[in-house]
Amino acid sequence: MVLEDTIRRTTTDAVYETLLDEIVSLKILPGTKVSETEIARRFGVSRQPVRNAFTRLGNEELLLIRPQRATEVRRFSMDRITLARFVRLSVELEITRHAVSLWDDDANARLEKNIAQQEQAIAASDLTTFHALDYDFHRLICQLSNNPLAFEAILDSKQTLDRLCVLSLTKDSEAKSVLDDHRDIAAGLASGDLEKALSTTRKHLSRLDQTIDFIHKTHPAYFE
Amino acid sequence: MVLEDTIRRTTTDAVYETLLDEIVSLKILPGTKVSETEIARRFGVSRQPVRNAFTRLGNEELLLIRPQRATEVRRFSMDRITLARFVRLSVELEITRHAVSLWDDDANARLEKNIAQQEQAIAASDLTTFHALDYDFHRLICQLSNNPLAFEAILDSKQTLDRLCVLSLTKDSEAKSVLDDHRDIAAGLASGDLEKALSTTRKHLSRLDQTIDFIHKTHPAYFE
DNA sequence: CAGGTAAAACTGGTATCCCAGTTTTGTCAA
DNA sequence: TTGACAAAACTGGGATACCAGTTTTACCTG
Repeated sequence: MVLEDTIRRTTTDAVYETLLDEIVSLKILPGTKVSETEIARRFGVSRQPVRNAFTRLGNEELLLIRPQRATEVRRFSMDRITLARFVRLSVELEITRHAVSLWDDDANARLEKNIAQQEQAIAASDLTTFHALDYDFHRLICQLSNNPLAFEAILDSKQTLDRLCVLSLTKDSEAKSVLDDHRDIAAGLASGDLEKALSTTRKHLSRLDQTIDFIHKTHPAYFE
Repeated sequence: MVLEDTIRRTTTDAVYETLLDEIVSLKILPGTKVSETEIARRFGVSRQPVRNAFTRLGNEELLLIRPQRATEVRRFSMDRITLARFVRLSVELEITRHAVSLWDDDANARLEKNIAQQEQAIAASDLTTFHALDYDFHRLICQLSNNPLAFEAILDSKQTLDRLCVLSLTKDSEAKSVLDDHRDIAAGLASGDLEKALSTTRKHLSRLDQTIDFIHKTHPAYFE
């Protein structure tokens, strides 16, 4: 009998995770040059684990590694963003389709509970909690539609988009619009009205486009 | 004025590409242990570029790297396959929706031309060409629906599925079914009948499920 | 012959050194 | 001041040595 692998945390992992956080939270801005030597000094490790972390981040399109030149934090690419947006919408629509076909009272109750919590979070102006609940809302629909895995796909796209959306400080009013969308989607699911659920999902995600355009105009230097 | 970067091919790239091909074409079977040292000897290089290539393949879920134990070719995961299948279907459906709304005679002519070539390939029992045309068929629809990028998303999923489908030798009859599907999809697009185009797309991709089940039963050792 | 145990032969991770390119810097001449 | 050009200071890639774990092997004991 073999025990389940204990996850071994390597130096590479530590460097990777720290850099990942700094990049997605824009503590390091797009276009910034990062040097293996410098990062290695900062972490007090050799260049090797830094190289490994760089490779990983490069694979994830977060770093642009140009041999013999420099490594820099990747700028946003409109193409990649458009693609992520398209994939996310496609998956959400298909999820919605599944969800409508097997929606029941229990599913409805669980989704309503989440929405009630969202209302509380907004009332308390607690945007952090609201975002977490937003996240849960979409995951819940995946689970209730018998496609728990599909949320993984949404996450991938969401990550790409979220890195961009850090630039747009979320306002209370925006959160309210999102909550309204969520209520509409829930209503569509509850009523079994597929077309309504689908069109509301489209409307919900089309909010992203405005945000993306806004950031593209206000921060052109972060785009490639 | 800075000239466009010439892509520098590193030793890492060479090792990576060779291993990638060997893994996806199942020249190296799932579950096989691969050793850095051994591969390095085979290529006549040091362990470093091999390590880099391993890291990349590990990120792409093709290798399972277990520190201090071994690195092996990942087995198929039903979850990952299901997810890839789901994402591909979702994207194809959304593409179809866009395509129907802006289909015109020119688009129709280009798609018909591709289908005619498919017929020829089948008549000549040239499955290699047929597969290339199958690939083109779906890419063409992406382009004609004004979403050329979306094909990237389909490719990602397709790669995961294709690695599996190598195990199922394609028969002539299967190719004919695929061609029939393509004809139906084209007819749906040409007639502007959205529902028909959508349901045919679903039917087209549902063929995958049978193949997946078949392989799962005949080659359980390749699954995790 | 079976079971346990310890040594040996692996594994992948890290540190260090060196190399070949690229970019920057600094000098000198027109 | 401007231009060319060469030296110096970077960059990331590769080779090598070593380390700490894991797995296998082989021997010894009952």
